[in-house]
Amino acid sequence: MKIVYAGSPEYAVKPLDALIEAGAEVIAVVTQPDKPTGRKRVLTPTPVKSRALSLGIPVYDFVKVREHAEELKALNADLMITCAYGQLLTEDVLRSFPRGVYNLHASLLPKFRGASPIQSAILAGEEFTGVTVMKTELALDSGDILLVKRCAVGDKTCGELSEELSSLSAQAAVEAVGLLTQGKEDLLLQDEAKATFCKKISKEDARVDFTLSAVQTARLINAMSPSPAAFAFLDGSSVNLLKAAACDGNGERGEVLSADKRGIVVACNGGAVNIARLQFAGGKPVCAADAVNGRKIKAGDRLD
RNA sequence: CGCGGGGUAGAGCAGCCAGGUAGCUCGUCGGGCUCAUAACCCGGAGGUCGCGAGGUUCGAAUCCCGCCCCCGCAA
Repeated sequence: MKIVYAGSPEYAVKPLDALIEAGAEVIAVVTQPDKPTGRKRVLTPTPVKSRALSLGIPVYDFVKVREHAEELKALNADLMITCAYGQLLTEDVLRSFPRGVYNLHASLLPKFRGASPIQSAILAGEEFTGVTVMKTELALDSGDILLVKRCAVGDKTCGELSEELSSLSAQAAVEAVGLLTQGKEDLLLQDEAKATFCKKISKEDARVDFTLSAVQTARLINAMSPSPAAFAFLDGSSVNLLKAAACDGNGERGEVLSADKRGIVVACNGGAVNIARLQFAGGKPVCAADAVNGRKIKAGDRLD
């Protein structure tokens, strides 16, 4: 079974590694073009590209994959596996792979189709999320389901959950290829009535104002962490809030009720959130104890 | 040349503007108190103050010059 793997961000690296390690025949990798990154705007390859190159796998970083169906077809692969590739595929591309194209999506489909499944699951307060391997069709994340793996959401941040789901995706990818190789694919239709969609998250969605409930505030903080990072203001400068859990507490919205090694407790609209990790403008992310030791924040301060 | 913050003990910071023997909180080590403790008390160790046998000065963490690195916003 010759496979072409399409993926771009860090999230998609583990599945690629897992496939290789499982002995899958990955004959090529498709990824997004190098992009200027960071403050210095240095042209940087995607994590998947870097990985593939170090593994000695041929890489195709098409600006528009839909204009390269012929090239893909010429690879004579059987199957394409996609994982956070970042471009929509066309009929021509799908037809280039006799055994089809399967996508690793980071949610329990049909919930959270679209660009921000992990953040959305946290934001929605889901108890469980997971990864779904589905056959790709033209409509977004709507294809038939090959297999599903679930995990608990808990108080995890998006970053933590992403890492876990990335590992799950890796397992799922290997299992999926196994099933397909044995011809044992048993596809399940998605229940369209239960489908939900999620849009790309932006910094504006990450503004914390403490007018939400404690539970909602904690979800927002965790969902946005580490990027784009939920933020509020303290003495006029922005503070990124990177990890939190709802807790008891009474006070004016945004008031720091207590600040010690156990965390920084900030009053919300009902209850409070215990912030475990945060980042001041110009500084690196620090745990609550460090922020308190450095007197960067103390009980009585106001966040807004 | 996008805007801005920063590099001082293992960690987080103050000191710099108005140069004069390096300080705070935590951690760590030792001792004490306690039924006990992440609590409390006493004591100790630990720093080329990012780099430049650079400039100014009697004297530079502090002022000036050059370089390196980190980070927030923006993209």
